Amino acid sequence: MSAVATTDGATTNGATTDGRVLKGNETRRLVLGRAMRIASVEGLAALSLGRLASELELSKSGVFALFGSKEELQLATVRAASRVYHDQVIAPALDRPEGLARLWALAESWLAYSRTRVFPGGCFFYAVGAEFDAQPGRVRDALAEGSRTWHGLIADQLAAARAAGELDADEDVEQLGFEVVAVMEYANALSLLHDDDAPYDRARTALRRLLGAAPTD
Amino acid sequence: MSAVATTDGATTNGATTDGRVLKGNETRRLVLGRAMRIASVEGLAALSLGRLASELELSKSGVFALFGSKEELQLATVRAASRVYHDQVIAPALDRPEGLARLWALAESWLAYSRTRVFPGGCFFYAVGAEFDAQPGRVRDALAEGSRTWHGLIADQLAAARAAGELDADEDVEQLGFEVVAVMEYANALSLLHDDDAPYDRARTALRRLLGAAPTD
DNA sequence: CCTACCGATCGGTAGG
DNA sequence: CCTACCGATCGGTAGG
Repeated sequence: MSAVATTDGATTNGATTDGRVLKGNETRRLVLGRAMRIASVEGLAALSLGRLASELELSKSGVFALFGSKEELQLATVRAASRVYHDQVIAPALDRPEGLARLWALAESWLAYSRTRVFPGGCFFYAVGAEFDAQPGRVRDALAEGSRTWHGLIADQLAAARAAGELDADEDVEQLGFEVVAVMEYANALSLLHDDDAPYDRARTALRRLLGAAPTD
Repeated sequence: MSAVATTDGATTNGATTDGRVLKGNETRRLVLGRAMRIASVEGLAALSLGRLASELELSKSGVFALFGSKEELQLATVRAASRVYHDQVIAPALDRPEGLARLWALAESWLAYSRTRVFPGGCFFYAVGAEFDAQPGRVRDALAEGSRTWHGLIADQLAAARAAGELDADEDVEQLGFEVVAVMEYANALSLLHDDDAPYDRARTALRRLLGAAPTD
């Protein structure tokens, strides 16, 4: 049975392989979902193969086989969180026109992503960025790249807004982008530390000062 | 001999005790110094009795005896960092008059404290706050209290500035304090993640926009 | 994915 | 009866 040749061995192998790959992909998603939530609260260092295995009723060696090393598990967790971030924060804003409209949409979806605790520890990248910002390596490199991408997206909207006359012509969009992200990140931090939603209103007030009033529609 | 009574048994006991207590206090300071540096880079969870002991060439049980438990070691590390923060950031500003002068002094000493890496992982409270903000317990409680104290100090200076006419009478000092701290914290974060001092200039530029130009003296 | 292990290290405690 | 340790070891868990 195991050695039967068919005209579409690829399909047979594919079926077997597919079954395993699908199972593996499901398990992988299961593990990464738990890993993202743990890391947002306790940090990527708190991920351990044994803990994930026992919490998900898998074998430790099975979890290990999916990722190959602890660092690969951490990197896969960062990539999985990047996908969540894209889906929750970035994608919903992309149907708004470039400029202040899209920037406000990004800000509101970011604040909702933090406030509604898409991750139980708040923004995944705030938590994990603070953990790894002084620890050189592939995890920090991945986080730094994500930071550049996010800043670039913000600055692009500010540049489009300036080109459209929504901001003063002499506005420094990099400086403005720094301040925009700073108040959002700090709202996340204070909200978590003091278990309080008020900082999100502080962030919104600061954004209005920086950008002008939010679009009414 | 062992039961000889003296007229100053207290002094004899005191001398012995003093010698041991001084030794213990020195060891304690040594351990806490290393613990603060480790925690600023890797987090309080990375502190272990065995690691501190081996790095400092002490016995693990000796380190344990100084603190009694890992949580007490973490709390003692937070208190030690609070003293460093007070000495490095707060105390140097207290000889300036209340209001914008003292606020600018606090901001400049804070930026220097972060930029010069008084702790190798940048601001201790940024790193450890992000680690524990979603982990209820005594460590988070201590960090939340420190956050309230720091915000209160900032808001007091802004209120004094407003009372002295240095700020508009209708300025919301809590809101302004939120924005002041946000840009400083984010400068720390970006500087560490991208190994770059430019974010400190971004923070200073933002502070000038929030507060007006820095005093020239 | 499994059981069965390894070298090491974890927080914490024993008697001296 | 105290402190500040020591060498050794407790029950468990880490990554692999």
